[in-house]
Amino acid sequence: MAVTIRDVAKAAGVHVSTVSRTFSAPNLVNAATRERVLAAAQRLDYRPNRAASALTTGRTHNLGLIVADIANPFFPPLIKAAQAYAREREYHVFVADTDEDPQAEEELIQTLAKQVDGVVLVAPRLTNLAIERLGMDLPFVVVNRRVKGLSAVLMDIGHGTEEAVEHLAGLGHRRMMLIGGPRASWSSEQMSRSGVAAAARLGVEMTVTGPNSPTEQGGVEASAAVLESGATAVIAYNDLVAIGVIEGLNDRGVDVPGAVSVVGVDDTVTGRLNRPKLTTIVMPTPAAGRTAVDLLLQAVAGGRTAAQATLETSLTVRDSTGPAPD
Amino acid sequence: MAVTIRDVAKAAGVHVSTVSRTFSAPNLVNAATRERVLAAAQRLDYRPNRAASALTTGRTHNLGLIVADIANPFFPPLIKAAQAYAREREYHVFVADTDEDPQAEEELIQTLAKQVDGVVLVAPRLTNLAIERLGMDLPFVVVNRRVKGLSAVLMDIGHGTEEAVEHLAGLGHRRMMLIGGPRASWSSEQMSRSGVAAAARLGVEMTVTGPNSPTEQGGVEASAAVLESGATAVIAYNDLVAIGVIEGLNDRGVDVPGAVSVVGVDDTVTGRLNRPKLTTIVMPTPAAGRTAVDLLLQAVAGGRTAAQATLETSLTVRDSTGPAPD
DNA sequence: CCTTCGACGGCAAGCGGTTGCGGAACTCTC
DNA sequence: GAGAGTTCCGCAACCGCTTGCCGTCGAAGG
Repeated sequence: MAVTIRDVAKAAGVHVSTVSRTFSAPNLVNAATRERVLAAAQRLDYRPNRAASALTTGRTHNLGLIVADIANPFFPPLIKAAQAYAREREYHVFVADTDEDPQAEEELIQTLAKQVDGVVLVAPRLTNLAIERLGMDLPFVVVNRRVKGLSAVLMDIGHGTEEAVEHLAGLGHRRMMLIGGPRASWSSEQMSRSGVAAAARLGVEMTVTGPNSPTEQGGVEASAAVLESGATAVIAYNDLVAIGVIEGLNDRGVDVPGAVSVVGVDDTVTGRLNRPKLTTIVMPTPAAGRTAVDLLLQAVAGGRTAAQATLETSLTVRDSTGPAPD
Repeated sequence: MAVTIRDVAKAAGVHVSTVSRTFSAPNLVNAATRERVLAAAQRLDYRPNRAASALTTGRTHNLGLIVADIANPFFPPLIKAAQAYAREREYHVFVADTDEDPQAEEELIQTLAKQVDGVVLVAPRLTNLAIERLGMDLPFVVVNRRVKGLSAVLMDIGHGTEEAVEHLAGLGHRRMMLIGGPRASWSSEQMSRSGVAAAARLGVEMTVTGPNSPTEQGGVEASAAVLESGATAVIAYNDLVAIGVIEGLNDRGVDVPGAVSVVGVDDTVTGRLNRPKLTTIVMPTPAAGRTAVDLLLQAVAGGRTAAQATLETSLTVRDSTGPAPD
């Protein structure tokens, strides 16, 4: 059917092993022969069959990328970057969506295992224990989570949160509220911790609410708590929540940023296009995707190293924050 | 290393071929032996190596899904649905992003070719000719494009556009404008055609502008033309453009939907969360993803059939359209 | 009791590459 | 000009699984 290494060998008048070597270990073959082989390969439009070589080498040149929900606007930039970066390194990537289901996640990993050299797990829903167990068999990199023995890339929301608090304090806000995300969210915890610390340092008041659904609806619901608290500035778990908060406040006749300032997190398209344009803590999702692939390839090549990368976040000021009302 | 068919065979006291058959052709093996094999497989946690079987059967149980830009909010729901649907059928999917580069697209297809049973091309940037040529070697399904000899799934924007025109006419609008997308866009053409026809039928005026960049910026730029034309209703190429138009109009002191009504296309999250919430022509992207995979699997199984599926679009009315001003 | 026939399962040759081993041909050295 | 080293390449086994072919065995038929 397709042209194989044997066809090339015949055409070039050499043994298949020579053809194989000209591709995988060119220095082992004489320059002249190499030319001949390459010419023949070119002529026949030969392309090595990765699956076949995987069989003997154990390297598939494929990666898995598992996310909770492809349609959540937080993920696509990460997927895009990871995939592009992998491709530059001659790796293809399976993208899979678990629909937030740990069961599906585990199954997916197991069926994927034989076909990939490693897996990137973004914000996994599995327990640490389960991940550790799976990690015995296959290199993993987790994003925004810490699992013993595995490489991780963490987006340090702490720094961005501090910047946000400083920004708001600088605008004269004295009572702030932080709207947390889902119960088990690592970044939600990080945010709370740094937000509270920064507020204390600056001598402003900070209350934390939550858990909340990480959606617009969650934001709408949380807006009541904002009003009750008397806060004039809000840092929301993500852009969607921030938009929900703004919507909820507007519905109650409260202007943003006139009466209350709102800060989001993630810097999604949706936030950028919102009216008012969202002031937001930018998550370096493309960098996270690239870094994850990078660490994964290192782990694949270098054996059991559990590296860690921490990426900084920072505040981008747009129109949803303004001076505190008098 | 990993547990293979041989380990299972040894454990069950049978030949490897028997093990193979209990998985790929269970009816050829006696129920009792089958039980024994399955028990052994279970005990050893055996999982067949797809890559290895692909080598002999020619079926990889993998699919490719190639899109122009993963980060464009139009694609993720399609990717998500395609991937989920494929997985139910025991297929994994490689997702790749061409970054709108035809060159990259072709290369991608070629390197992927050996590892997949077929490819879904969403809004490809390659020429029809190139696609046809590639289609000789590998089953393809194209989405929102028609290529001779290949299966296609088309989202018929025509119906939704008619609905939009009727909706606007019903609100009393008499001068409308249709803001087209990129030059070579199939759906942009469809829109124009049906929009103009519907307008003629209803006896209202319809002007078409374009080409425009399919982005917010493109919308902002087009907003000038809207004002000049004196149109009181606009149908934009997609939600992003619609948002841009609204922004451009607002910046010029024109209220939406007070003075001008705006309709988008796609029904993205971003449009749903916009203020005002976008009236939009809903593109059935999840269904398109599923259907594409469906047709692809048919083509993979059944040989060279070039089926076509047309999916309907329809209007969802929200807050960006209203009665024509007096 | 012998033939015929299914059903079952073992045998072995691949699928398309990779790779350790060893031999042939050269180059060097003394 | 023989021995030692190198370089290059062919040989063949193997990776994990599939599948056409054939032998065995028990049951059915005569």
